[in-house]
Amino acid sequence: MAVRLCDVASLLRSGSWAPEPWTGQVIAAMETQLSNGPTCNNTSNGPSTISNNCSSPVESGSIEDSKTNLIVNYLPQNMTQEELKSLFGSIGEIESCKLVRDKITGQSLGYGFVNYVDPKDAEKAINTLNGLRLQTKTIKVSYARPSSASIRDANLYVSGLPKTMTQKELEQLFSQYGRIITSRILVDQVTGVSRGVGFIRFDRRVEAEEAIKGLNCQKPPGATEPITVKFANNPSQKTSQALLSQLYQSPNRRYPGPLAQQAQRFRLDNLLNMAYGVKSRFSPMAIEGVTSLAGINIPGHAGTGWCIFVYNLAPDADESILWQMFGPFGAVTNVKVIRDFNTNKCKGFGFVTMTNYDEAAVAIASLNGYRLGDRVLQVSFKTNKTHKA
DNA sequence: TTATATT
Repeated sequence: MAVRLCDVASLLRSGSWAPEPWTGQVIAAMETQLSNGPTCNNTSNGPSTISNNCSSPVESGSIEDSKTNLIVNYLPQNMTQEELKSLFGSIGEIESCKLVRDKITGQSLGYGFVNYVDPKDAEKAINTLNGLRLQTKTIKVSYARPSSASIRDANLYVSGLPKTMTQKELEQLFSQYGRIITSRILVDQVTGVSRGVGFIRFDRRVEAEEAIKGLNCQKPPGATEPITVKFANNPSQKTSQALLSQLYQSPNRRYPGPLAQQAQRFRLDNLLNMAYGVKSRFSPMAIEGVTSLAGINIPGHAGTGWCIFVYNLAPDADESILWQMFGPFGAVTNVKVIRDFNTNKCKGFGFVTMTNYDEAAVAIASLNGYRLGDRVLQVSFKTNKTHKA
């Protein structure tokens, strides 16, 4: 499995945090087809590091530079540890895998760790999966730094920034105090204009402390007003109120999306209703409707999710291509490329399992007939055609 | 003062 990914690894290789151009192509195509598809337009998922991608070992003082242990950031909220394992397991053998969750609520904190057996697979995972789009997120895959108290609580909140200041300029301002792990400038969701607020995460807390000393209440070069620099609120230190409201949030309420997207779902609802007599989970009937399907023979429904049949894949197709294509549409629990036992080449088809019916339906509607390379894919719910009576 | 960067 490790070897098979090599070809695509080079295809998808990005080396940096930015999504690779190839992915962009697929996404662009899907957005065109969908008009306002599940690939949400929100730009809140763009924290990045300009100066480095933190994939190189820490220069000094680092004892155990693990070349097998990865940290995965910006995971979709609803992604489970099993899905994480499934995704990264498609690269190579995993020694351990952990999705970090809130101790009290059990909710995903949006990041996790994947430790491979083979360092080569870890490197391959960075090259192939960093920048992968999953639902509204663009995941980041990088080497985990050795765990240490010194790297915790190193995130700074910066306000009062000149509206014209770019992320690069922000990093330039702060980089004199240490190694920046990630940075972000918040922008108005509508206009895209800077809100004058940003975040800087340093490698170590001491660096963050020095930056506060040096930059808080100081005017950046050319600025007319001083900026405020302080430690960012730690998400793990929530008020009991916030925790409560989090607990009472419906688990079905994920990514409500823009109006256009809801309109799309509404139309889809009607289609589904006509075809199967089902309502999606976005309608009041959601839970009841889906539950009532248990035991009824609906195409592709396997109890653990909705199995999708993907036909006309190229011989060198691999799992990563299926993640790439289906991941943006919603929760994908599993992907599988069917290969010839002897040649190890794809036999032209594969399967994808998605948790939610409507997301699977949108994926099918969008990807059926999709041109991948010189092939036109056929995508549908899996049927039991081959079943012998 | 963001969805969530150290198990």
